Amino acid sequence: MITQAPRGTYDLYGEQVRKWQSIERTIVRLMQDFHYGEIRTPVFEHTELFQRGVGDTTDIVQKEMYTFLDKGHRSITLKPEGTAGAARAYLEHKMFADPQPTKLYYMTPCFRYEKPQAGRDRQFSQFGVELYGSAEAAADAEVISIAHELLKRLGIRNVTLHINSLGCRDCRARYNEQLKAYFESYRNDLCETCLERLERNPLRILDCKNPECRKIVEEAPSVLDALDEECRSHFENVQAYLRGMGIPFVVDPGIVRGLDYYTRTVFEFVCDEIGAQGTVCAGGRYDHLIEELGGSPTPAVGFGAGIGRMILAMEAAGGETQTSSPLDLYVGSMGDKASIEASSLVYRLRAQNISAESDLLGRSVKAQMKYANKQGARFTMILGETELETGKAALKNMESGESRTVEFQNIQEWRNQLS
RNA sequence: GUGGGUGUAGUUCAGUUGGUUAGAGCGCCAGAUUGUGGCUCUGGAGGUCGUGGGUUCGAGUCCCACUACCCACCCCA
Repeated sequence: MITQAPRGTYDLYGEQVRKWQSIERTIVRLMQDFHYGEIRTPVFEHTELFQRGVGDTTDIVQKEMYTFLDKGHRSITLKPEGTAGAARAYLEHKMFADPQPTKLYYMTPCFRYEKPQAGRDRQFSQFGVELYGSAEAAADAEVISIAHELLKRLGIRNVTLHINSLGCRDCRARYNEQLKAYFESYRNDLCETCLERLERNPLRILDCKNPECRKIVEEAPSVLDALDEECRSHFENVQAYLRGMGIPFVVDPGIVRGLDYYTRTVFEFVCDEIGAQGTVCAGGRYDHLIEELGGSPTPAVGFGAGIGRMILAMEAAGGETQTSSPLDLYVGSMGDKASIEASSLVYRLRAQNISAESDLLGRSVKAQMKYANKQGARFTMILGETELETGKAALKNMESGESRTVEFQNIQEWRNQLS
């Protein structure tokens, strides 16, 4: 098969692409309201950026990246997520010297070599937000409120916000030890994958779906008990801000993010109607990422949202979708002279931001009318010999079926009737 | 990487115990007395039956392999 998009990728066109455009417009507007600036970083980066930023031990880095050597023998990787590139750019352009905080957003394709399933593709689009320079709970809450507001504007109501705190580096290390010790004593009862997780990342056991493991997890020590005083009050503050904004949430100690860079606040917006990959949006605080990449200590919060998954959630929520793009006027014609006249007229209309089409197939008037109807034209006009002679043509309202005669050359005279 | 399901026109699907030129709805194109859409009617185009092997006198129908898609595990947005 020569005509087949690569596995895990797809083409967007027709009605589907209109949904995407509508989400993209919503996002641009949303970010104006929150006053975040867009950043566009390359689609590929040095492999090392992701190894350091995302974390060497993560599955993403270990087995899911599209990595290759370019002709200069540099190891290059297609971005598997959006945060690392933005953080790199923040440092490279010394944005820390700008008035703080730095508030950025991006929409970008991301790539992961995974086995495709519902809500999971090899190329997917991520909308993300990065807020650098504030360690305050207010910043965590603002970032969460962005996601909340976006989902609200998109009509995605079938979603729940889960929040948790992993604590700072010290808390996290301490808790890891506790967990290890605890699960070690249940070695024989854990599922196979959890035994692996026990070695690599014990936190992951907390969200295992195996019923046997779940029982053990229920009795496991909670992160929240392992938090030190500062982390605890930070987390409580975040909740206070959220309550202040009227954003509903559930505290869920089972929320664990897979990327190494997270500290303190982590959160997920989960939809249970779109299959197993129900996380529509997820993020948290990553206070050590900038340091990890060689900058001076800089607190940061952010999230990533899968645009494809948001569309799935919108569809599951039964949100109304725009099915057609508007066509103001169709100008039909019969004969060569009229066809030239129609093209000329349509061209002038388009220059005035009126969407218009004319016949490009030399079809019969009847066929042209059928076409105009299928395209959802709001008005039609047919040019023939009579019209060319008199300079007058019938402007037909397709919904009502009524026509009125206009001097078709004199656009200004009748253009307001189109609206 | 592991497991389950599926693969027939653009699309949604039929295709009897393997048996001649593989069908339907929708969509597309063209007509239904002179230059006007939606409803109706008529006609037409369009398929290497996912690919490659095998069994058989004969395979869309049976067997094997591969591939793609869907779903789940894993992982994550």
